Formats: sequence, C-alpha cells, structure tokens
Amino acid sequence: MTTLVWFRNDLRLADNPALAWACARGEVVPMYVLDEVNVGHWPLGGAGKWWLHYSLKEFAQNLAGIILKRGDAREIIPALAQETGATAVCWNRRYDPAGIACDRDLKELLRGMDIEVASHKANLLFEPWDVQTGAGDDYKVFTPFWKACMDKAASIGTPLPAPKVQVPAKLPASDKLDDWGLLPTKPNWAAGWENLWQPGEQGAQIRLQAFLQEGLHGYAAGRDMPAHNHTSRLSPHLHFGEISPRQVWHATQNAMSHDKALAKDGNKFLAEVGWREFCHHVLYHAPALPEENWRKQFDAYPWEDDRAALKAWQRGQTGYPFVDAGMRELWHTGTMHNRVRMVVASFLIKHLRTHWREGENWFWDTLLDADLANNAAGWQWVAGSGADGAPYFRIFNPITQGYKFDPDGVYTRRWLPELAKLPTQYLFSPWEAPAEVLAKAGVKLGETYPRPIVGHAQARAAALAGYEIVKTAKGD
DNA sequence: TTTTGAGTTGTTCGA
DNA sequence: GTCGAACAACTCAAA
Repeated sequence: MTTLVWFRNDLRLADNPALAWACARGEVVPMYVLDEVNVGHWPLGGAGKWWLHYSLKEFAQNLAGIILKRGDAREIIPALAQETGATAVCWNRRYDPAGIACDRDLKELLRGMDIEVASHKANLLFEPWDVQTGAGDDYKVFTPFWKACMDKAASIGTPLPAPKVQVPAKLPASDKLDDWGLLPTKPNWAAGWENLWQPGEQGAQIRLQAFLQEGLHGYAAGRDMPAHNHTSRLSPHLHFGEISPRQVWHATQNAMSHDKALAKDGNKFLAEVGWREFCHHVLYHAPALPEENWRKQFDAYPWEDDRAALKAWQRGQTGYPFVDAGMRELWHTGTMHNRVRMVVASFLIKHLRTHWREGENWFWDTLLDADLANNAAGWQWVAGSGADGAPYFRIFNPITQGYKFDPDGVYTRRWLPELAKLPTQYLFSPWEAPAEVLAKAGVKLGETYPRPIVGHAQARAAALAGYEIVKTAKGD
C-alpha cells in the first residue's frame, strides 16, 4: 500500500511519527510543497528560505528522493495522491492558524476521495489542547503551565528510530530545488553562512551533542553571556523539524542521569524548551497573536512611527553599542543571542516607542529560526502586551545591560570593530568618553560611529508615560 | 464562590 | 558602595 507523506517543518527521518506510520503501511511517496498561499500574513522570510534550501537538499539525499512542488497544497496534494495511487496521506501536525485551516480543508477533501488521512504529534512535547488548568482552560502563565506539563512528563515517550523507507522506483515529476530561488543572490547577504551552520538532520544531532558536552554545564548562568558558547543554537533545527523536541528532551535527561551535577543546568535548559511549548500553546488558543495585542488594553498605547529610527535600529546604528552589536550579529549571521534579543526588543519598543510588530516583521525576515509562535509571543512578552509578559516598568538600560552581560566587551567589540579600541569603561556609552580617549581609539562620533539617537533617561520617561495611557484603558 | 499567593530575564532611588 | 523598596495594579491558577 502506498502512502503519501507530506513533509512540512519535520524534515527528519528519526522520530518522525508520520513517516514511521507510512513505512509500516508499505511504500512511501515523500513530498514537500513550497506553499505561498496557505501562510496567512507570513510568507517565509529571507533567512528562513536560505535554511530551507539546504535543509531540503540534505533531506532529499537522505530519503533517496522527494517530490518538490510549488503552489497551493490544497490542490497539489490531492492531485499527487491520485497520480501515485496512494491510499493514504499523512503528515505531522502544525499549529499556526493558516496551516491548521489548510490541513482541515485537505482532510475533508481527501476523505471525500476515499483516501485515508492520518495526522501525528511530532513537533511538540505536549499538544496545546492536552494541557489544561483545573478548570479546563488553557494556560496563560508559564510557570503553572510548565508545572502541569511536568506532571505528565511520563507521556512524552521514547523517540522513534529512523525507519527503512521504501520509495517507489518511479516517482512523479518534481520541481528542481535550485529553480525555487531560495538563496539570496543580489546581494548575497548569506555569504559564509555555510561555515556557521549545518542545516539538516545530521547537523542538528551534531549541534545537540556538542551542546550537551560543551555548553550544558554552566548553562543556567552562562546562557546570559553573549560572548560565551552556552546556548544550544538548536532553534533553527527545531523550527524546521530536523530534530524533535522529544529527542532533545531524552538526550538532555540522559546527560543529566549520567552526571547529577547537571540537574540545575539541565532543568533550566528544558524549561527553555518549555517556553517553546508555551508559545505554541498560547498561539493555538489565541490565533491572532502574531497580529494583535494579546491584551487589548495595549491597543491604546501611543506608538511612534519614526521610519528613520526604525532603520537605524535595523542597521545597528542607534548609537547604543550593545544594541547595535546585536542587530549586526543578526544581519551577519541570521541569529542573535537570546539576552541581546531582549535588549534590542526593549530598545525598539520602549526607547523608540515603535510598535512591536515592526520588530516582529524584521526578525521574521532576518532570523534563521523565525517561528510564528516564538516570534509573536516573544515580542508581545517584551512589549508587556502578551501572555505572562514583562511588567511595563521593566525597561532595559542598554548601557547597564552591556556592562552586566558583556563585562569584557568581547561580544560588542566583535560586532562593532569601529569601537574595538575603546576602553570597556566607555564601550557601552562612547558619548561619555573624554575627547582624548575617543581620539586615541580612533572614534569620531557622528562619523565613524553614530551619536545616540535618543537619550536614555528621556526615552525611559516617555515610555513610562505611554503606559499610563494603557493603564487607564479598558480591557475588552 | 471566595480567597490567596504568585508572576523568566529590570531599573532607579534613597537610606 | 550596598541594599531594599518602589515601580501598579492586575490577572491567573489553585485551594
């Protein structure tokens, strides 16, 4: 019996329930659809396209063939099922609103054609509808959510091995990956990225093992220091499903069981995986999360619309070195350290009083790990409009944050070579440096590096004043 | 139903 | 220089 396996963000052989299910039935026709229709407001961003290209390239090799099609999945899948004589179609579930709607339509369509349809849990540890409060509601605060998850950790189960995949000798015609134009050309802003990242299932496993061996010990404290290698850097692999959260969970538990000293770091890391679960939980129960304030009172916030300021932020030219370092890391590598993400997001939202959606859009286009749930929930969290959000008065001081989390200035100097010779004392606020110090470091403010586009104290006061308006606004 | 305790990641001010 | 309190009240979740 032939099964059509529709791969989406689950580009892996191991621990892939849909693939395992299909293999148990017989022959497998693997396929991927570059669907630019069923995406809501969120067509794949530039960085994501780059990753997808290489991920698909490796995946096709591992599978010994995959059918690539571009277009509306609701038309392509039924047609291909018919062409291949598949008696079943299966996939792993996704949780974005447009994807859910598409899958629902397809299910009905295929069943009407007398084709069996099976969807599987693969990309989350816990289905969003399976985690409920005592009253049967969805969770809105992380800590009790994760506690409820941990109470049923036994349900996570064991990762599945990679199955033996029988692909028919003759597959229907496929697009050529290179014809999809997923890689940037003019200009090639991703030059050298292949040295930084290894997209694909193998790269994901290598990354996980490297993290468990080199990064996990000391993770709880080290994860906040952007100059150190204590973060897992698994997020793009997880986003594209080259590794499953269940594999991450088991490997981490395994490491913890062999070294009791890893308990604190391991649980902290798993809680971060828990935040990924929480973000998906929130998105599933509030599908407008990427577009609308989760707390309606924030509709009253008096946002600024300063295009020049937004551009300065995007380009890493705000005059606040810690912020600019992060934005340039993002542009040059397709990622940004988590601590710095919070600082740059706080700066855009609170210092520049720019709507969080501007930041969300920029991250969506430039982050390799851009993920609808994580991105939306993260930005709303910083804005204070989201689930379990930061209180309004938490306004990161971009100077203090630099001193605190990049005490030697290693990270900041790496991304701002024009300030490399500045003593650390002035690195995070060069405008405070005496003229002779600037001269000695070869810094000309306003020429080699910008003056701050806003004053910290002034911007902070303006942000707080904005929240006064939110405070008096009615909820829904 | 009502009550109670708690809530990822911070900053500033004044004693 | 260090340390605790204030920054608001609100919403959430469970007892």
